[in-house]
Amino acid sequence: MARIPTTHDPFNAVAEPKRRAILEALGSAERSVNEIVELLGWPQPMVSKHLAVLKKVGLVRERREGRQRLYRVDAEKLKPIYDWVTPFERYWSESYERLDEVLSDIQKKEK
Amino acid sequence: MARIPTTHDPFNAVAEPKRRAILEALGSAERSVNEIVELLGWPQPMVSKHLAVLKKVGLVRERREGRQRLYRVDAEKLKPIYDWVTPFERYWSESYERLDEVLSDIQKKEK
DNA sequence: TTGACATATACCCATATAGGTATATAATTA
DNA sequence: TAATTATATACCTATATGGGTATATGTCAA
Repeated sequence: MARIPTTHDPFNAVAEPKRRAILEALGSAERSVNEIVELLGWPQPMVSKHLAVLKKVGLVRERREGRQRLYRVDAEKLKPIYDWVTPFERYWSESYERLDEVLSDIQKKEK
Repeated sequence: MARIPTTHDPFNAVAEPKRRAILEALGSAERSVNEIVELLGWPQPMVSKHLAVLKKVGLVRERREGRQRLYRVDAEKLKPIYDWVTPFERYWSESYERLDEVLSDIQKKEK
């Protein structure tokens, strides 16, 4: 068996940095393929192919207007990633480190 | 060119669900390979190989004790994922939806 | 030293890439 | 209808993968 297809889920789709760059370039805006091409400076087929992957996992929505195709982010499809990674946040967060400091301070005072 | 190696960064390492399962199984604990094997019920070589990937990107740390190798999560290596995905959270969060409600309420009252 | 245990690694294979280039499709305009 | 614009797709290739199985490595115990 090979690797999980990039179109299988958001985790795999977003593992490719160029696809993350596209999502960032879109932000909350709706943009045509050419706008993205100009923003990022990549060959047009490259942009189209990455958009196709993002579309297949639902990370972007496409709307046709004349000869243009307008894309926008469907951010909610990123929620599984957010939900998975968030529980780990407590291990590196500043408040967690502060908790350690507080605890060691208490121990010192108890001595 | 092919896909980015799984050992290249946390995004790619964690795109494989089995590796996420290992990180979840570890949690904040330190466990031997066999403990993970028993927890997940996978063949031992499979666990070792996935651990090798996680180790190479720094997502787990290995400590040798006798014939055992003890692994624990280095959660901070997940921070890039957290940092990347978090800005999108505002687009699906409840508070954002509430903002929409508030705005539409205001519009109704203005009529 | 020999055997048992814990873990890693070598090997094989089918598969889906990502990039590049050329071309097809679709919609508009002249 | 023909030319132009906007975008998608077909084709090629090198590459890393994940699973399975067998085996190597390393460590302890008898």
